[in-house]
Amino acid sequence: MKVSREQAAENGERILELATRLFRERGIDGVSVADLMKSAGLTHGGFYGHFKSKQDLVAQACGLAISKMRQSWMKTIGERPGDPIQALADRYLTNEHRDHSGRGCPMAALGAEVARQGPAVRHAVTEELRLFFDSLSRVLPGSSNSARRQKAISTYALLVGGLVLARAVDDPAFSSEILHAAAASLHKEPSPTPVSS
Amino acid sequence: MKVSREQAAENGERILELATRLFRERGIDGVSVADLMKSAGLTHGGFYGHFKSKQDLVAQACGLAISKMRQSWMKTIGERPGDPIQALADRYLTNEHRDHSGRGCPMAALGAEVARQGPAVRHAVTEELRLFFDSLSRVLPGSSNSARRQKAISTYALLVGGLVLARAVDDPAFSSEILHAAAASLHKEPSPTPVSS
DNA sequence: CATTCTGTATGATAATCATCATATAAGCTG
DNA sequence: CAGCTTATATGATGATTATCATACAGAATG
Repeated sequence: MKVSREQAAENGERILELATRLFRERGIDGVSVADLMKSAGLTHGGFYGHFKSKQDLVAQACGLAISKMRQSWMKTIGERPGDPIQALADRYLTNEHRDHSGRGCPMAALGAEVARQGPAVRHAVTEELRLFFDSLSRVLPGSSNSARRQKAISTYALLVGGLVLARAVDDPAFSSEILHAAAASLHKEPSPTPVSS
Repeated sequence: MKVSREQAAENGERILELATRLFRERGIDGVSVADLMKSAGLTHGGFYGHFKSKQDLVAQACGLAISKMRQSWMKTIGERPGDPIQALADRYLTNEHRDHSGRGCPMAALGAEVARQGPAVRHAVTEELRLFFDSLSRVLPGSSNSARRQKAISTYALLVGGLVLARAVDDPAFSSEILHAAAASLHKEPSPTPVSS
């Protein structure tokens, strides 16, 4: 069966978006091409009409996921401009986010696995992360450009690490404690101490 | 060929220690039983004389890796008791650590993958992480028990997240920037602001 | 030295994987 | 409506996987 040109393009997008979810849920190695295509309601052979290889899909999926995260973070900050870091932490360090990796932060779900992927994937992730930190630095408070950028990176690192640890642990109380400890460490500095750079 | 009882026990330990390294380097899914046994100088069939299943090995390997990390951290702190957090960050957030995951932090290398493993693995990781945070809280400075514990968890989260991000990125300059940004965020608080809990 | 025990090797199992060649059906173009 | 184009389906490829049954060599034990 063939489908309309329009339908085909939509199928490609559906496969890609489905991949961003399944990869985050099961890991990159945990999703086979056949699995993915079946979930999209298609058969496995058609995959290679849409993507050059699985690596190609992984690169696109990782890039897309980070790009969407950037847009979502900007939206979150726009809704509470007074305390952006608090707004982000409140959304990020939750049991909800911990328990639904499929729609959550791609770096927390796939960061370590990305480090072992091929050049195309690494490059896509690198460039999207650059954009992400650029955007985030621009909207964080801080006395200098470099201080804002440092804050953007270290805040994100704390969130990612906190979520990774909270997910690894199987005791819900312990897991919540980790999330709260990470959140608490962001409270401490209501106004950033002036930096002598 | 059979080996002495002593030799056999040593073989088992060698397989286990080799696994802690290979898993961190290539991921859990990235190491097959045959690969592992070949690296240990044995053939694949003998594996099941030492371990009940691959999951069994993974659980033991993860537990052992975290336990060894705890001991190594305590040693690091013992060598510079005045500024433990600085001592840890100096050792952790380095290009050296980033580039040699095999001997590095197990949670940074395997955290996300652990979250998708079976109950035995999750449980082993949870209990070893508990011991880890218990030990770490005990040697960090802080006004109260809970403040020290919160500091232990959030500091570790920051380190793990920073390393994961630094490893995901393929540009060395960008990667170093991430490591330095994470380190800088630990400098800022020479004496922790009193907490009103 | 004889017997038992067991760690390892060999080889087979069935399942799963990414990838591709081919066929076909149907949209698109003229 | 005729012919070209192409997205998808079917099925096969060879490689890789975890696991297990069996055999045996040689250590452990008396």
